[in-house]
Amino acid sequence: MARLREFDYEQVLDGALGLFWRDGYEATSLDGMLGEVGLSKSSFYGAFGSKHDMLLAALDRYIETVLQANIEDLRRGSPRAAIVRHFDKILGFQPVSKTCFLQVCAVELAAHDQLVRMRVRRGVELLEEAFRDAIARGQAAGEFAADGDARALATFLVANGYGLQMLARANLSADWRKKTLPIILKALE
Amino acid sequence: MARLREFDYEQVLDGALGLFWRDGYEATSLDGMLGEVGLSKSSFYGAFGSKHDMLLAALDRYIETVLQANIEDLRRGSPRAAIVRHFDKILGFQPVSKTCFLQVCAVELAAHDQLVRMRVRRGVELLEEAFRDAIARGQAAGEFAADGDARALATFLVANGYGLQMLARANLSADWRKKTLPIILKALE
DNA sequence: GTTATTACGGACCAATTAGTCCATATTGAA
DNA sequence: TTCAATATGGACTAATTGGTCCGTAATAAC
Repeated sequence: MARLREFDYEQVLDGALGLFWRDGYEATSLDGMLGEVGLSKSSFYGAFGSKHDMLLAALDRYIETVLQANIEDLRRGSPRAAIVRHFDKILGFQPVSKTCFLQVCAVELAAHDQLVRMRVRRGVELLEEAFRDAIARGQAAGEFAADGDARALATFLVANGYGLQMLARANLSADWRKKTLPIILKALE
Repeated sequence: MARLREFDYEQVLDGALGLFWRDGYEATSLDGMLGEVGLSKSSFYGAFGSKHDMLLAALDRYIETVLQANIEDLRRGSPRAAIVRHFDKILGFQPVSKTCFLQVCAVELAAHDQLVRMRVRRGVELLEEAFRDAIARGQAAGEFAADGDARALATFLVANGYGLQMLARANLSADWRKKTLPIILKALE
């Protein structure tokens, strides 16, 4: 018994995610964002509550869409090939590329924002789990050494992925970044 | 033939660095910072030019003090012990710890700010160089395998350091983060 | 159709933002 | 001692910030 919402909630959320992702939380102005997605303030506050609430919603949405897609990709094909695919994606990043939103939130906000921190941690743990599964499958298939600690190796892979994304942002030579991949893979063998 | 500056330039710069480092660039307000360090606006603009100019100066100062201290520490004692010391420091980080300022700048600003990016890159390359030297020394001393590509391994170590700092911010279990160290060190053997 | 309920546009707000300006104070050199 | 040059405090500004409020429009249940 009420008026229907005229905008697409998820479309607006994706738009906001894109801006937070590209520019960071503080550098994204509400007015600018509402202008870009074409939403009035009252509609925004009615649907999302506050800028901070929307960030949390955008972070959740990132995890359940973008991150989940990455995780699912880790399940496709041979574990080793999937892991190489994952790192090839990262190694292709340029300074302006949208690197993982979890890292953006972790570095800009997690230290002082527990709600962000909890979500970032959960996202990282999901990724780590996916790596662990891939490693375990690779070990069972004889692609990787069977005596490796799959979870420790998964944490190791996650750390390397985020480290390499930081180096991409810093514009460190792509040629040299790429030379770390054999070293990383050797840890699994 | 002019009035003398009453404040300590480097002391103010260090204060600003501390705030940018802890809270990020956008979240640090000029008024707040000037209040904390006890400086008037006219003095600030006379000495530093703008908020952005001060960030660049703070970034340079970070590199020539904090980062250089880390680099010098990598030269002390046995290469292997120095590298372990470096990673032990990182593995002791909590979410609220001041992780490397280069990472803060890289993730918040480097994508859209070339002047920041150039400085971050330079800092990272200095760190990488120090790792390369340590690895080369370790190889000569028989601590590490002599056939490793010292520079690629150095990039690998830098990436792992930054990745682990991101995981510390995300509050990923310290116990599991620590289990990556043997894996990292094994790449050198 | 009436009504309760929600959505919408946009005016409005107080606070804060980075940055400017000027009158005054202090200096070293001539 | 005068003078050119720089430093200082603080008032001031225009723009922007996140957020509130209200009159009006649209809807579904009755």
